[in-house]
Amino acid sequence: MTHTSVADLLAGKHQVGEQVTVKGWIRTRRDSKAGISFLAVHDGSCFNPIQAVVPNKLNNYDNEILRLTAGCSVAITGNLVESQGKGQSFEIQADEVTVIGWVENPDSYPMAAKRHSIEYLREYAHLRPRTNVIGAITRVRNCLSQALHRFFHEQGFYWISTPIITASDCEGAGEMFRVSTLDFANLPRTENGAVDFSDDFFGKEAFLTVSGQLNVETYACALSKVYTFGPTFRAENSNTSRHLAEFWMVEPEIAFANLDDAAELAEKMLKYVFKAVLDERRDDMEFFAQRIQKDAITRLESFISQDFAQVDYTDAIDILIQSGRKFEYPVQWGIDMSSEHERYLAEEHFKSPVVVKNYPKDIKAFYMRMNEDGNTVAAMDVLAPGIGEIIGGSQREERLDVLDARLSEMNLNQEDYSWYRDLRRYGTVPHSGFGLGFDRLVTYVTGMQNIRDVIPFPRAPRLADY
RNA sequence: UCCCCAGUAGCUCAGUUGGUUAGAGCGGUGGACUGUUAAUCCAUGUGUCGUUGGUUCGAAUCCAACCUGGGGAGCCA
Repeated sequence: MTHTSVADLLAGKHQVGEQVTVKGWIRTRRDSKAGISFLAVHDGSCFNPIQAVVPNKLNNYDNEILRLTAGCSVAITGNLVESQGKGQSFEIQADEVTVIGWVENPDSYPMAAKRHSIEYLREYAHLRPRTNVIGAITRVRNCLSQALHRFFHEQGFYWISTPIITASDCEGAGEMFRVSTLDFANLPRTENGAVDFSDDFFGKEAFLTVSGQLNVETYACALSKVYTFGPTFRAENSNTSRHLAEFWMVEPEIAFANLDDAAELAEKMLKYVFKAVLDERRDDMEFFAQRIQKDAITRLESFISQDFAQVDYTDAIDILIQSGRKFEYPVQWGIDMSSEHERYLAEEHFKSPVVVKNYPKDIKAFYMRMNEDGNTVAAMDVLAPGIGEIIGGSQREERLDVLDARLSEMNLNQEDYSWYRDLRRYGTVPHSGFGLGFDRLVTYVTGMQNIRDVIPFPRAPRLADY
C-alpha cells in the first residue's frame, strides 16, 4: 500500500518530517482566516482522526477544500509534524489533498457531524460504521474475537467448524429456521398429504443450527480440547435488547473434565479477553467510559481482579428466600431463576461474577450429567453484574444407561441420537463445556444497551434489511 | 408474544385543553473571526405533524387498527 494508517501515524511509528499519505473520510473541517483549514480524517484504524493542516496556497483550496464536508473521501499527502495546537501530538502539513469522493447534498447526508441517536444510526446500517461509536464497537468486537481465538490457541484448543445447516431437529434449544429448496407454491406431498421432504435438497427436513455443541462433543471425544465459534440461529419471536435471530456463539468442550474444570475455564477465558481489550483498545474503551457507560473500564478491571463467587443452585435459592426481598416471581426450589433473581445474586448479594451450579434436572437439557442425588444435574451459569447470564454450561452425561434413561424420560427417540449415543458406547469419557453468547459479551464490554448495535447487520423479527 | 411509552423540519425535541400563517437547537448554506479542536458569533431555508380508517362544520390535536422505535416481561445466549 502506498499510504499509512492513521493509527500508525498517531502512535508515532513514523518520523517527524517524513512525507506520508493518508486516505480516509472527513469527519470535520474547520477554516482559519490565518489561511489554513483543518481537516479531521478518520480511516477506522483507531479511535482518533488525524488532523491535516491545509494551506490556502494549494491550487484546489478555494474550489475543493472549502467545499469538503463530513463523509467526503480524500487522500492527503504531506509532512508529518508535531502539532502546534492542543489535542493531538502529530498532524500532517498537507502538500496535496485529492478529493476521491464527494458527498452529494451534504444537507441530507445521514451521518452529519453531530450527535445522533443510536436508534437513528441503526436505520443506516451501511453508513453507521463511519461514526465514532460504531467504529469503536467494531474494533472492540474484533479485539474480543481475536483474543478468544488466541486464548484457546494458547491453551491448546482446536477450533472446530461445526455445521450451520443441520438435518437433525434434535438440538432442542428453541425454534429453528427451516432450510429448503422446495417450491413453496407447489409443495410435493406424500400420500397422506404431508409435505414430502424426501424431495428436498437434503432428502429430509433441514434447519439452521441452534448450537454446535452436540457436534463439537464428537471432536472433544477425540482431540480433547476444542471449541466452536460461529453463527447460530434462533427463530423465536423474541423482541428484546438482548436477542438476535442470528448471533455468534463460542462453545468450548473439553474431555476428561468435570463441571469445576468448565467453570475454571470460563473464568480464565473471560479475564483473558477483558484484559486484552483493556490493553489493546484503550482508546475505544475510554470513549465508552466517557460517552456510553461511566464504569466501562473500572468494572472490567474489577472483573479481572476478583475471583468468581461459586454457589450451588440450592444455596442460591436459600439466599434469595432469606434476602427478604419481594420478587415479582416467587422463589422456591425447582424454579428456573428469572432475570431479577440472577441480578440480585450477582449485583447485590455477591457483588461479583458468580457461578451457580447444580440445577434441578427438570429445568435443564437431557445431555447434562445427573448428579448423585438424582435430583440435580451438573449444570452451571455464570452470572455477571450488569448483564445477568453470560455463560451457560454443563458436564455432559457420559454414561449410556443414564443418558438413555433421560432421553426416554423426556420423550426423545434414541434413534435420533444414534451418533451422539455412540460417543458413550465407544471409549466414553467425562467431558464438559459451555456456551458464550459472543454478541452479549460485546454488549457487556462496551456498555451498549442494545445487542442490535454491537453486530454489523442485526437480524431480528421483521429485521433483515441490508 | 404480552404490558407500558413514543412517532412533529436532514437530526434532537418543544408545542397544539380540535379552529386561520407549526417553533427552537444542531446540521447544511452564506458571512465574520480565529493554529482551529463536532470552536465561536451573525444571517438563512426547510414540514403529506408514522400509516389507514372513523368522529366532527373543521383533525397534526379525539377514537380505532396497523406499522416503526424505546422500556419492561417471557424465551434464551
